Amino acid sequence: MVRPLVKNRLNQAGFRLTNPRSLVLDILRKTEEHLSAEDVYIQALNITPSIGLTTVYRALDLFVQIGMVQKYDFGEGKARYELTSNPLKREHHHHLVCIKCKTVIDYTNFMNEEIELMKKTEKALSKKHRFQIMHHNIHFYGLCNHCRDKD
Amino acid sequence: MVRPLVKNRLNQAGFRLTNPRSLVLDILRKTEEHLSAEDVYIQALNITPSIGLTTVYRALDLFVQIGMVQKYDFGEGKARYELTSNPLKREHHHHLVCIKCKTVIDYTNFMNEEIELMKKTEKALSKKHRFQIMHHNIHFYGLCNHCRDKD
DNA sequence: TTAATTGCAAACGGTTTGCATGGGC
DNA sequence: GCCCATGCAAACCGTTTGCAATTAA
Repeated sequence: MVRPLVKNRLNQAGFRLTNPRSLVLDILRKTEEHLSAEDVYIQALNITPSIGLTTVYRALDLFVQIGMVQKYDFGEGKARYELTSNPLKREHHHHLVCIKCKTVIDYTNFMNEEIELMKKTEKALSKKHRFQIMHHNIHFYGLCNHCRDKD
Repeated sequence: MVRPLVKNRLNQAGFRLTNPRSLVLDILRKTEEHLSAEDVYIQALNITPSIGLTTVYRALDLFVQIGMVQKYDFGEGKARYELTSNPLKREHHHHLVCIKCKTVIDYTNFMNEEIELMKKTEKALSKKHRFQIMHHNIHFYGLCNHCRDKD
């Protein structure tokens, strides 16, 4: 059980009225989407209208550094953030990115086969290219269900 | 056989002295690296000192649109470009990115097994998430041979 | 009271746009 | 002469930094 960092005052939205860091964390906890810094900021404004965008960036960076948050770049020219251990998701996952509406779907139901192969591939690459692989990103790009039907 | 867009005047570096587009293309042809727009621009300046960065961007965008050039984002906050059919490379490849020196290695010698699995995975994903997959990026991040030894 | 956190404004870096100039059919 | 291509400067957008004010320990 995690002891709240600060007193547990809640507002009507169920957020703790607290310091910006917990606020940012709560916003990330409450979503399944891949939020940009500005997305987080806009949500944060509803709770703490005095909060600054800079603070959101600093909080996000902090969480990325300690590994609580993953920072992703889907080629939009801005970063998107996602809780590492979002209880709604499996720990390890890849992404489906819609090139039209920019929706990102987490793709977790890969076959064991895939996990095995990735391990094997990483091993082979490490050896062949003398590269110490620390992590990988797999992004599939295409049209989502919704955008495929249109035009 | 491709007819040159313009007369074939060559300078001492072997580049055609020609319009910016062919210049940009030639620069991409002559390298195995993943150049940023500025990288291309700096090289272009040696050939045509009057060229503008804007023109380089426009040429790159054009080539990306018609599929001659791939635009990649390795999370550095700037794009990198690579000829699609670089004769030095296989058509389809993935990337090893050094998180320290930012070197990008093309990784082409994947096992057939991997290609098979990617196809299978794409098919399964298309079905399950009703996503029409058009392409994918696989990036491995880690430390290259060189950076691994240091500190 | 001392250190850390915050918000603001300005700077920054990569990319894009507006616009007037210039070069090729 | 017409139109597209080009270069410049300025705008733009996401992000970072400097700094002074505020807050927490």
